Amino acid sequence: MTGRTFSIRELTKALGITARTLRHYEDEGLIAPERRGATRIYSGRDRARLTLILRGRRVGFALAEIKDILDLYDSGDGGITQLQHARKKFAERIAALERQKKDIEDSAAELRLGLEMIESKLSERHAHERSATNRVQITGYGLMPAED
Amino acid sequence: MTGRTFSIRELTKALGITARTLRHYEDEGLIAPERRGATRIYSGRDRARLTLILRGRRVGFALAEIKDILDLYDSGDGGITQLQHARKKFAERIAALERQKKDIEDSAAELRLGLEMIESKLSERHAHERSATNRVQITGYGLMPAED
DNA sequence: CCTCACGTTGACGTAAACGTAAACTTTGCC
DNA sequence: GGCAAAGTTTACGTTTACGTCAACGTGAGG
Repeated sequence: MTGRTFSIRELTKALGITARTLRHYEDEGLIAPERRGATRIYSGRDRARLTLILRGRRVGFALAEIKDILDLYDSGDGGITQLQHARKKFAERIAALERQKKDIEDSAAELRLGLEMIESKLSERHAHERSATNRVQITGYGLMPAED
Repeated sequence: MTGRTFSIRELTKALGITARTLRHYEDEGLIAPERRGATRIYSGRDRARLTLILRGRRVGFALAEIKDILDLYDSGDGGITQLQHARKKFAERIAALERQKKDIEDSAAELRLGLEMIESKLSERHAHERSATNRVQITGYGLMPAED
């Protein structure tokens, strides 16, 4: 069984990207859908691949990097040297992602701090209706002095 | 006490970025170091701000978005409408970061799967030295069929 | 046969985030 | 005071990831 196939238009709607983007990914060698004449026919496998590509993009990988990773997946027949190279690449990517995860957690924590301050100021405003704002300066930056 | 200050060169080395990048951030209004004549003098506060900027960049924020966030931090004197707007913006950013964190975790999990497969193939190779590779095709894509 | 929606291939345009080179001025220090 | 190192502005160049026409093919249906 050959499973479902998709037209380019279907995929754009399903994935929330433009046809131009799909053709671009093909130009860059990230996908290679079949053709019926000149028309592109995407398989379920192509679609799954696109899901990976889009996720890669969202986490900040360049298209070329994503291509590298996909190529590594695809070349499962490599010699031992190839495999070791692939292993190294995968380990590097994972390490990069872990660093990035920490950055994200830190950023979120920072923003949550800012959010708390804003909310406290808002509730304060609601408590007593003073309009002569008592300049509370949100500092941010990990609670740095408001001015040096 | 005015705390330490930094020359542009010092910051490039400390933060691992170029002077061009620092000037660019200034052009875009993300930082505004003092001047002694024409020479830029960065304060500790500027440096902390840069740390935030770089982290923002690493997690995929555009410079303009980072500027928005920093501006929100800076304008702690806003009226109640401003504050509510800021609150909304912060909440949005946090939500975006949480989505991104999930993407990262998914990506890492996917890569770890690939890594395991590679390692198993490598140990297999070490076990019995067969060179007529028995085509094990790493599929990836969440264990999809190797070919439709 | 004609229209229309959907598809195709060029090929130039663009926005973001700097790189890079040119042409100077300023500063540190021997 | 002289010279290298470090600083400045101005401005065009580059890379990435598509956007945006233009010009054309193709199958379904009225």
